[in-house]
Amino acid sequence: MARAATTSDTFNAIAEPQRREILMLLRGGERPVTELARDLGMTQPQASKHLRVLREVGLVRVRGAGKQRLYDLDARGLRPVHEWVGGFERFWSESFDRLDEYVQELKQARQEEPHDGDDQ
Amino acid sequence: MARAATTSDTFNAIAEPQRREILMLLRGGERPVTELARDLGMTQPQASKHLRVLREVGLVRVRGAGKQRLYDLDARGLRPVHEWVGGFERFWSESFDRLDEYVQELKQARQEEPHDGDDQ
DNA sequence: TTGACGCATTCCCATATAGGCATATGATGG
DNA sequence: CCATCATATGCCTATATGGGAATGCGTCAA
Repeated sequence: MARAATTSDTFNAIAEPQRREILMLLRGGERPVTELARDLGMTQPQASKHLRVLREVGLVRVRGAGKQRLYDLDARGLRPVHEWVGGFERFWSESFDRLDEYVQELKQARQEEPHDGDDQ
Repeated sequence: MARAATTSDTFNAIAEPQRREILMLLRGGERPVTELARDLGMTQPQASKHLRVLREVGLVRVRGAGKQRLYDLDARGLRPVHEWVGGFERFWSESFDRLDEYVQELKQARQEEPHDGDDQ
């Protein structure tokens, strides 16, 4: 069954590098499709397609402005993602601690029994 | 070109619901494949495949323990994701504010000029 | 060495894209 | 209504992926 439809999952929506870039660009304010496409070096249809996905998961809003359609960031949908990943925060800290401890151990071992070639 | 290979992108790795579940389970400590598969209601090959992806992006480590292979969480790779998403934190706060303002405006407008059918 | 157990791999299939291109749809100005 | 600019869609292809089933492989015990 391939993967869950991107149109129904924020995690999938931001799994696409170009979509992440679009979101980052939109932090600077609302923009028309063509401008986004140009700035990100993609074709207009591509931009429209990515924007559609982002719109369907609710990460962007659209507003008609004359002939143009201005896309605006709506980052509320990113909050759950942030919280989910944040649930691992203490683990990557622990990982760093463990790494640190490991390094300390190595240092000690080296001082206690220095062998030739230990210091390259 | 479909999507970027999951094996080289953490965002893609965690875009899979089952892989997210595996990571969440591993917060409880290292576990053998079969146990993960059983707890998550998936087949052993499936678990192995997902674990492989997670291993290739560095989100889990493996350790041989007799006939078993114990998988352990290595959440360091999630830090960049957390930071990327965190870069939008002020925007979802703003969004909430805007929404709140919008609701206030609606309330005021309703009080000032109540029309028939305004309240369904 | 053989057998059993735990896990990783491989093969095949159905599906969901992303990209490129052509074209339909919408809105604006004459 | 027509021409034009700005977007959205439809169509087609190549590719990546998840699921299922069968099988290969390494480890341990007898």
